[in-house]
Amino acid sequence: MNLPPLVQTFVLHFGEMGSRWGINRTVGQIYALLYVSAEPLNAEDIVERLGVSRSNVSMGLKELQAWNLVRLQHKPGDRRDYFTTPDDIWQIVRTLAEERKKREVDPTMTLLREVLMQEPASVEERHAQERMREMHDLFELLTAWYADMRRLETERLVQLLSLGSKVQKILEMKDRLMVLPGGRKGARRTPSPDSE
Amino acid sequence: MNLPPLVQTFVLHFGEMGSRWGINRTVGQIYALLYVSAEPLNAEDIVERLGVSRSNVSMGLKELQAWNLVRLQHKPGDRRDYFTTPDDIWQIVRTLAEERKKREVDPTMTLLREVLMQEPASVEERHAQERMREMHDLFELLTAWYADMRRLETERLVQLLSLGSKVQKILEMKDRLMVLPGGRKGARRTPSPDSE
DNA sequence: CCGATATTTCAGAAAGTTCTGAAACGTAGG
DNA sequence: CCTACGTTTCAGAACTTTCTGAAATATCGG
Repeated sequence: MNLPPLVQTFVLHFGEMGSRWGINRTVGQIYALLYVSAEPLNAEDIVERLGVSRSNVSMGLKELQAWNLVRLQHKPGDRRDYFTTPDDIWQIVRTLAEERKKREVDPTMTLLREVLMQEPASVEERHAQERMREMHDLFELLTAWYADMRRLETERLVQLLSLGSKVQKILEMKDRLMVLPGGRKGARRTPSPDSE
Repeated sequence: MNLPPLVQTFVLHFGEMGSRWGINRTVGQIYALLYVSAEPLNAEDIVERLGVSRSNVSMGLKELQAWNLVRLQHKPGDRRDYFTTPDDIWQIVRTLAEERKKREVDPTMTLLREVLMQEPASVEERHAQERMREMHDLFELLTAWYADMRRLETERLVQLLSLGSKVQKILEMKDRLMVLPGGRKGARRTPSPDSE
């Protein structure tokens, strides 16, 4: 491996993290390397820097393309493929979220819906379905929230995340400020401010 | 495998999903089975239902315990260990988030902090550090948000997630409703709801 | 302390994945 | 339509993970 020490540390760490996760080590390393590189790299550059085989790099890049995580570029007068990650790290986060949803959440939701359609044939199955329904509803809530967040511009999203649970306070304030006909609006959903 | 069809579908699916993820197939299956079971199960029950070896179940249960994902129970006059998942699915989500943070996010943050302390020895390293700083700041924002969410009671959390980006609208409304001395408060960034 | 029952550990077998070098393939420019 | 250069594919080697049966360990009631 032929990298500045600081970069090497980073690359090795993401190789390990990749394994812990569904991604293989080389793929993690390639991505980490592209992420910190100032310039687009071609396959041969990656081979030299990581010290893995050409074919391994080829497969890794293919996988990263399948995940939409790298951009392919060309330089004038050079027909090699050059790769980069998006400049905007939020774009990377968005892509990751989107792809994971597609691969993990969506199929699970499909399965849950199918199974919930069926008639339980026993008291056991009845209980199992009940539990699956809870899971289904949870996933539905989370995906709806995600769909909502995804639409926001990054600046807004950051703003909202920074607020965190302070939003609660604002909701309470809103309820207090809004004097509504019949009064006591929001008594159910936004109960009185309590301790913290 | 000796399960009602509906349960079997579910268990097999989570076995697969587990593999896609860092968790091995058997562990995923055990958890899915415990999740949908009305009664606590002991190791032998699991062996019968999943058709895997006793030792495999033992290891799987150990791993689930290390993740804090199962509760151990005893029945009077029976010294076998019985296992369940929490009744409240949100508790499961919380545990998962907590453990993944501990195993994946925290070590990454530690590494990033260390690497960012070092003096860049070249222009390459300087750029790499810049990128790592972006990643560090992103993780910091997300973990702060998570720390905030974690403190909320489930009811509140659900409420907040259900609102989604509608919160934005409420923030705007708040800004409009609050006529403050000196006016134009909140024009820049939607400041925190101070004063209580 | 013993026997019965339950759980854990562990070495090796089985299964799965990652990685490589070699060969096949694709294409731009002459 | 050839050559040079670059990319992809693929069969098997290397490595890693998962799983099993057998043995070791733990614990309860008598």
